[in-house]
Amino acid sequence: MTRKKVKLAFIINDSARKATFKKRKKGLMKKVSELSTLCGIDACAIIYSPYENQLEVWPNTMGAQRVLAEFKRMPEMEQSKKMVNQESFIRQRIAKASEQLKKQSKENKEKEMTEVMYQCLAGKGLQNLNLGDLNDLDWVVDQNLKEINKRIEAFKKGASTSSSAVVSVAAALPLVE
Amino acid sequence: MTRKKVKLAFIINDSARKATFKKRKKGLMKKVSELSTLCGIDACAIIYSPYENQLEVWPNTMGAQRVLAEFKRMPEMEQSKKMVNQESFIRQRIAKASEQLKKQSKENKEKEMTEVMYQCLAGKGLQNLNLGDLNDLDWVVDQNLKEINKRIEAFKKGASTSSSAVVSVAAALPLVE
DNA sequence: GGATCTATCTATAAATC
DNA sequence: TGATTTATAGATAGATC
Repeated sequence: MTRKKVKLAFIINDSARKATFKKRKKGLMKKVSELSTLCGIDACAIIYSPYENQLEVWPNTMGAQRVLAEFKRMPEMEQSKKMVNQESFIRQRIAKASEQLKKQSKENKEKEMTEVMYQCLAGKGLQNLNLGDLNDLDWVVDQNLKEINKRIEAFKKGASTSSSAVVSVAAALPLVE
Repeated sequence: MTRKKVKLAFIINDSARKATFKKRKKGLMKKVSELSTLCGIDACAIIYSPYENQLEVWPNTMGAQRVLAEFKRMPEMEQSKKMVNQESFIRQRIAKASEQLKKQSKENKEKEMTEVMYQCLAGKGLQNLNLGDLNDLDWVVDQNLKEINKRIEAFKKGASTSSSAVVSVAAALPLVE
């Protein structure tokens, strides 16, 4: 995760995989240790370590077994309920990522349209825009005009709070389509 | 671990502890997930979660039990051997930290002495130094002189590789003590 | 193969909503 | 309380020895 964003997939190269394993195992054990200390909880981590032909256990056998005993005491049904299994874990992350993508796309689109508006103000015209862009711009201009009208109405009633900057930019825009 | 370096101790404040727990549990599960994917290994994490009145398990019950079965199959002696238990884990970290401190102190001392040397060259004198500083400076100057003499000898034999910069700085230093 | 370095990515404490 | 944001601490990929 540094020098390059790592692809979350099996590392083909043997030595690279082993190196990553050792580094991350250490990091993971540290995290478990910290969580346990900071929050005063019982936790254990067990990693089957092919490179060391040995299981790695934190904090120690006794501690792990204490936690495991708790685990086994739960009925099967309880274990499954609300459990963070691999699939739901991944689903959660995909959902989150999708949401962020959507949000970012919206932001990007707005910035693009703002840029286009400023280009218009600078007299660049719209010849370089394709149909899709023009439609998007249309939508933005439309939204702005609606907003302006709303504010004008509000202003007529003596309650205007509109920003003059917003109005001047939007009003200078030629209508598209 | 941000906005402030966190003290590795039990978090007294209840809500802060709970917030930290939730964040770090999530981060930990992600790490386990990544390690498992990147290195193609079996791993499980079990956290006794007082706030959720429920054990958190990754990747799922089946996966955890497979790893646990492996764990229980090992003879006690094997489990203990080479095991990273809490105490040895902490010892390792203390040892590492001590080593770094030592290294850093040495570096700092050298930089300090270099600074003092340059101050001398600028005619600042040594009046502001205490006895300890003077002794340290003495040591550094002594080392430099020994090095210079060695290089002079080597030079006499026609094999000098000495840097003129080093010599000029060191030679300008007044002797202390 | 392991230890170390360092540029960069990720996790997260605290603030804010 | 929980979600989001932001600034900073921590983890680590790739390089180097």
